Amino acid sequence: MAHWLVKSEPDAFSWDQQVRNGTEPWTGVRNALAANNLKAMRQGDRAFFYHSNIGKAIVGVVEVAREAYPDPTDETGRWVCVDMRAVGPLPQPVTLAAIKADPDFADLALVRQSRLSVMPVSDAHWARLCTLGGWTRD
DNA sequence: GCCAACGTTGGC
DNA sequence: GCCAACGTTGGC
Repeated sequence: MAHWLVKSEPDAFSWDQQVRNGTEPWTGVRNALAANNLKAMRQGDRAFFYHSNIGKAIVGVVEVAREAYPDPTDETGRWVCVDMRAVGPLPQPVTLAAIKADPDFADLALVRQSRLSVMPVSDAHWARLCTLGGWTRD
């Protein structure tokens, strides 16, 4: 099972909204690399939910509920979205500052490509971020 | 609010 | 097809 990290500005769509809605289309990705990552997601894959700009921390875990399909918010029909289901909040949010302070994460896409909104996370990074976040579930 | 990074657009 | 101009993202 692959792991991912997705970003959202809480002003636009927050973790609280994700939890309230349960399952929610992950729309609005308009970047080729990020879109390719969306297309590579498989049902059941887990992703970290990261708050950009405000918070700047990984705050929760979501799961791919539906694989890539045409993004209803895209009138050109060229872009895709997936459905994400809230799994649970991280007991201890992992801040960007903490990630940057840890040399193990130097090659994490979140650090290297700050503008990428959907990115893969290696199994090793996933496990370590789970530890830091106090995430003990599957 | 500023600015670096970087993707996109459009003139040539 | 190149590249300057411009817009957007997101950290600080």
